[in-house]
Amino acid sequence: MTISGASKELPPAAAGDPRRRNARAHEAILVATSELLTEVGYARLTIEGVAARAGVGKATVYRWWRSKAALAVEAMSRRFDSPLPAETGDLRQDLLDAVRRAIDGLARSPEGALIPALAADLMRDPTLAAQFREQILRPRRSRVIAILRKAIDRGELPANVDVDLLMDVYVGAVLYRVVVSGEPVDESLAEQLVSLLLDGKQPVIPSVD
Amino acid sequence: MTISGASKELPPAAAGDPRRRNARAHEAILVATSELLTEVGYARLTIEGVAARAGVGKATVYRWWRSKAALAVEAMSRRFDSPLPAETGDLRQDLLDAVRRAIDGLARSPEGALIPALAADLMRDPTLAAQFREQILRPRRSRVIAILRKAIDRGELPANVDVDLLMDVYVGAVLYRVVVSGEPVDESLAEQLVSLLLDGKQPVIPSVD
DNA sequence: CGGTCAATACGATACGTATCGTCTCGGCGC
DNA sequence: GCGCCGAGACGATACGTATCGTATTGACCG
Repeated sequence: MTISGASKELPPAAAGDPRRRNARAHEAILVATSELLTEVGYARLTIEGVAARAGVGKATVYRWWRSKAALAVEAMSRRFDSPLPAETGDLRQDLLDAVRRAIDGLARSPEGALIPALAADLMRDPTLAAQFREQILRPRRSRVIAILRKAIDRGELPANVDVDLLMDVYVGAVLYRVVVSGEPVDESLAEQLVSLLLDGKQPVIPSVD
Repeated sequence: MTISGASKELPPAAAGDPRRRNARAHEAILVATSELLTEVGYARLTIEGVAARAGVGKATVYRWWRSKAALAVEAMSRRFDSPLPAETGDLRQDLLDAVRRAIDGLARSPEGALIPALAADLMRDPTLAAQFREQILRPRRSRVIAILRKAIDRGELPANVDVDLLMDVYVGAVLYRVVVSGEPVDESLAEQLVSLLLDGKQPVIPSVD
């Protein structure tokens, strides 16, 4: 195809990047996707709908994103930007805050409802799944990791705590309740989980006194 | 639920049920669904495909099942019948067994891959979601509940343990790793989770000695 | 400098396929 | 015969691809 000897080309987003030209359409597509995700959810999101809303041809969407999932991942990674955490320096308080954030993100916002459908598509596209974890999961997790590391430094947690698993436990419990068991997700859940993780106390049914 | 009115309806397959005649087609449809679920997964399962494989008209499928999700739920509820548990009477051993079963079901069998896509559909159909929990979730959970109750009777667990949450924790952690974080799900995970739940030990990275 | 031009991304839209859920058909078992 | 059956035609919708003519751009030339 490209024959001429001298051209600079593929390297991503350099000066002479093709994207310079696309900036407007590119942006409009991501905005439209983001809006439609909250309006109709992931399952009912269609490429045609995105193109129409963005005032763009379908082909333009397909030119840059392989699939609906790829589009959604990029659109979402913009929104999950940074609701900065509190970081009081008190492990219990900070962890409780992190659990509450997980609950808000998964159970209270419409984002949570997107996850199962998106996850289903991601399971078929390992590359995209990796991107999802990198761009969306990792930033959120790294904040909690920072909290836990400081607690380790203070000696409040063993040095070899498996921080990843620790997070998987509370996020998993919340996610499971939201998407599978349908049981309530509330403040007392947050407290139970923190208590389990920090004090080793088995969860008990809160008394009603 | 119980409707005092005249019509008997939802209750499954009574004597003078219209299903009498349909028995053959009915069965063929469920078998075809079950086979296709393992062959192509939930996302690529189509009603047309089911009808074709079952040697049945599409309308016959729609006559009895509102949606692909309803069909899948019923087909799955037959397979999850009963891989009877061991029940040694030793809490740690029995719980470990339960966690391993969860891992096998979610991470090792193809069933696990169905869950996100199915869950996404279930979130739009609360009635069906309830049926899913009743027919598929509850039987599996009730076995673990029995184990935990006996442990309570023996005094190995506090009387007011929140058994539901306890199960949510380990199932959630496993599910989260499988469908979201993509981290490994192995035997050491099972042990870590049991240790967290029974001993209150925070998860630590297994040393490599 | 400023004008020209090939390259190419653009919006639009037509295309063929797939699947949906509805709907009519004869046919045949009860 | 009544009514459920299998078959499949049907209008929708969305897919992903292909092809228009246009608009914008950066490189080159004058």
